Amino acid sequence: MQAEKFKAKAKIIQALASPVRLQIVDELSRGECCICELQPLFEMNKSTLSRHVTALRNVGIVSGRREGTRLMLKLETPCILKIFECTMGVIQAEATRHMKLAQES
Amino acid sequence: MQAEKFKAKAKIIQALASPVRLQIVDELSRGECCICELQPLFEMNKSTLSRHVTALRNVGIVSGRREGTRLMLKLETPCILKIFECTMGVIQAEATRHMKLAQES
DNA sequence: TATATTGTTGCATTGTTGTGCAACTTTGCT
DNA sequence: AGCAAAGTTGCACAACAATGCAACAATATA
Repeated sequence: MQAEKFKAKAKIIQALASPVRLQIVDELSRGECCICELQPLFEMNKSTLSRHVTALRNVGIVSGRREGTRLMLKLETPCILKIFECTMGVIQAEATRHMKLAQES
Repeated sequence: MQAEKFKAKAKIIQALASPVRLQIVDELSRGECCICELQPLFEMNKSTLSRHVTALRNVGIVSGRREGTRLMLKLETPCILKIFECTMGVIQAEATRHMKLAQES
């Protein structure tokens, strides 16, 4: 069924639909790191950050590998970095449209 | 500030994070059409569908042009179709990983 | 064994999103 | 004017997501 495909895709996109999780992905795009290294970047309880990471792991975007007490995180599907470009495209298209509107008036 | 950029991107991704809205985008990728043509594809109240369309319009992914009583919708930023490919990539990576796990055990 | 570090989980609270219903607006047609 | 078709908006409610706190589990080290 077609509907199932849209549902599966939406689930993945939903996992990325958060500024916090986008930033996590951005950090991981520069290489493996553990949650404790991410922690200082976010002003939030460690439990909350843990849950954001879990959300990314649940859909397979991020994987975790234990190293002592630390959990090393890795961006498992770097292809999703393309989504960053896509969104920038949308933002720029909007900006262009607004500029044109301003000029016309 | 970096945080604002992540917020802006998340807003756009959020607009796509729904099976219904993904299907709308998919339909519009085949060309302009009005809400009344989309209606039969979804088992939901027209007000709900209208709100989904509004969500896509609010971030500039979709534009609307009146034609009589109808509102013709157009995919304004076809670049986001790439996101479909990205998510398929993630789904396939997951599937591959699960197969490997099954073979190892 | 005791202690510290790193993450996770249960719980309660708050905020956000999706939904249908009914009432409304806008446009076209008779 | 009266009516129909296509969308939108206010309201209420249900479902879901984000958050902090406290308690926990897993690992390492003294």
